Amino acid sequence: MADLAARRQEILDAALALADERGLDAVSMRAVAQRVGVTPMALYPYIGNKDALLDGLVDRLLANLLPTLRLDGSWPQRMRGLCRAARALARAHPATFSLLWSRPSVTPDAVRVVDAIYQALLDAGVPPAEVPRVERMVSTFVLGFATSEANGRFRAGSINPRGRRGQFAPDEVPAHRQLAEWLDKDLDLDAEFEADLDDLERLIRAIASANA
Amino acid sequence: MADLAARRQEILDAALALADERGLDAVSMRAVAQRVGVTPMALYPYIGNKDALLDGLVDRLLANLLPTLRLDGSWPQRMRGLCRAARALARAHPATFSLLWSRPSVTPDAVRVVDAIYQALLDAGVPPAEVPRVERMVSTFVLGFATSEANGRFRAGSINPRGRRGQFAPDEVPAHRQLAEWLDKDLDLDAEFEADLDDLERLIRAIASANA
DNA sequence: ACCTGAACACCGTTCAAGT
DNA sequence: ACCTGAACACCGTTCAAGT
Repeated sequence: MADLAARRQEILDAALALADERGLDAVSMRAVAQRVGVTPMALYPYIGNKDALLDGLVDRLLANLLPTLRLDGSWPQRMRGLCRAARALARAHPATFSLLWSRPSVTPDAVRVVDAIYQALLDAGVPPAEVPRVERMVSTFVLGFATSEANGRFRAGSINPRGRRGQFAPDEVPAHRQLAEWLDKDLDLDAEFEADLDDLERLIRAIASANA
Repeated sequence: MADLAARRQEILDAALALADERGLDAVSMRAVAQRVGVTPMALYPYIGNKDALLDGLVDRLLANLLPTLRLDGSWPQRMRGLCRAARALARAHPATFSLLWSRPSVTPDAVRVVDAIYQALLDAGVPPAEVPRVERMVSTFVLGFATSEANGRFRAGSINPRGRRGQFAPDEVPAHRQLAEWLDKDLDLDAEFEADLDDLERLIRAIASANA
């Protein structure tokens, strides 16, 4: 039984490494099996099928988040630490991270992470009735930022901002024109993430004091 | 040349319908070709390859957003209208919508949508230097909410909230315990989305007045 | 100009068999 | 108990050929 769990971990580790190195499309039963040094069919007793393997990959990912949880410190420190850890996870495993949207994890580890956010929001003074909604708002945004960064969404069309505007007639995209000066600057996503966290914190304080 | 574009549209329409009906995995070159009534290889001159077909699908989706853009009304009306349209799009085409994370669109239509958000933020009084960041924040959140709802992420583990807490020792997830009363209520995602939009609007006003 | 058909190198998975 | 190997019904894509 311990061997079964160990073999399962070995398989998931191989799959995660494969996803990191060659993308999600390269994670085939055949390729994972070869990496483990076994025939494709030998994986099935341990992981069920391809679908369950991807679920397992998501759980493996979230397990990495748990050790970063801190119980000491102020609520903004704890919340920001968790948000930064999520972003770091997306950078470390960009291909696998996207699976979090389609394969939500309900493992004990995932619940513990959510609990940490709940606790931070309660400590911030958010009314209990609002906490679940605000948790979903915060985690949705952080997941979105991390996914966008990992997938290059934030750089869409900003590689050549002049080209982006160039294809339009004058005043067809007036706001782009008005913002030309700032759109030409290149992105500092570290700074942007911190600024976003500042805004989230500000919003949480506003929600807390509006209902105080 | 007009025929070529028309045939391309026909192919993308078939692919979108297939994704709606049977999911993204069912969108194979062979299945799309069969729906169009042609051999798989006949698609290639019009769409390039499978990868380009998925890019085309994203563009087809965003084209649906453009007609909903309104130039009249206050900035919150315009912004909320666009956010609600994005959410409606995700509900109409859940499988395809997820592609927006991995295949950012840079078509003229996409730029026009971003321009509408820029304009709303400028009208709100957000300092120009902050507008691009705040646009990314808003669109990341809305994209995230819509994707989460479409993929069932918000209902993860909330199907049976008692079971979710039941597997933990007392005080292992203290915040869940403290929030038990509110976690047992079922979700009203229409109301939640509107509450989130209220918060976004509040945040935008705060950013505007902080730099006024 | 537009489409077809055979072929190639891949998939996930079933089933019967080996040790 | 654990793994293999052949087989089946799928993929995307190349290439040569048809009309």
